[in-house]
Amino acid sequence: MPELPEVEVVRRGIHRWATYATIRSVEVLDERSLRRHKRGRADFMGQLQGQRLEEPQRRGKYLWIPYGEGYCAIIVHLGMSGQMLIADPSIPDPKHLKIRLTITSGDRIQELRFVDQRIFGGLYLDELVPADDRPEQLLPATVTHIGRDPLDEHFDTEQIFRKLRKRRSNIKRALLDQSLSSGIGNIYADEALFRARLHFTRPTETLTRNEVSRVYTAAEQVMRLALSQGGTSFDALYVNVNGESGHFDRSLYVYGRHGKPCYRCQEQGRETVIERTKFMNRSSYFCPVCQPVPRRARA
DNA sequence: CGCAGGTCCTGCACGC
DNA sequence: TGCGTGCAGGACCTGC
Repeated sequence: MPELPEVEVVRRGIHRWATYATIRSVEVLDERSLRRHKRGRADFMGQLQGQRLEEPQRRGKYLWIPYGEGYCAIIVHLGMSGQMLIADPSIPDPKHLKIRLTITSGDRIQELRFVDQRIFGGLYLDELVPADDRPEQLLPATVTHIGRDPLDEHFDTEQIFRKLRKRRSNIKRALLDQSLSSGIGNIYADEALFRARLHFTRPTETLTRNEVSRVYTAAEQVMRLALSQGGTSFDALYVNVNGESGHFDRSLYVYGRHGKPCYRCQEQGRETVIERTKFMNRSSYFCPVCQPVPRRARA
């Protein structure tokens, strides 16, 4: 599932292979991938024709490619199953190809392909506006409500701590709330909680400054580690990379490991098994010893 | 048939 | 009353 590290790998690939390229043609094979482009298919195609792409940017799981003197951008959201591929036109269309941008750089012709099996993702066009907190930074208007991510140099843990004290929710819901902090999905939320030794039902207002710092630092570290392991596998013809193409799954401590031993307990000679619980309509993985259920848990 | 889950939308409760 | 806000849960999708 694409969370922040996977999206960043894609951003780097696009940066390397498509920056300053010009869009020669646009083909929309499935209009459902333009659901978030309110002005429709014809507008999408017309706006992009002939545009020169600039350096791709990212916040959390949102990726965008500015064009048009930097006032507009193509917004890419991968959703659950989206991929952005750079491909030579001679490579056959993959299954679930939704949108094709044919681009040129000098005399080289390539395709930027948006592929998405489940259509939770999509492309759309948006204008760039100044960020509320730092006006010199431009963001798509539809991304201004997304919080800074833990890899952002201006990520502010103290501000998050203050907001958490006012919330009446639990820590996992907060980690997944993209308006508070972005980029963290179900996998990295569970990994961060395990590393910080916090249970997902912990009420947000009871978290100490130290615990908040621990869990967001853990999120940053686990995502940097994932990035370092997933960012090694692309070349000119196959830039992609959704989570599966990296090798990060070998480094997950809890996610998907229910019924298997907890590594931390194992080191201390205890035989504890990772548990899986249904929570917020999805799975949560945790070690019952390292992450005990809080006295006043909040579902 | 259940499961995978990111984001959007709706509805509810609450406070002013 | 009405509005804004915070929170929770379902809908959207397809393939295995």
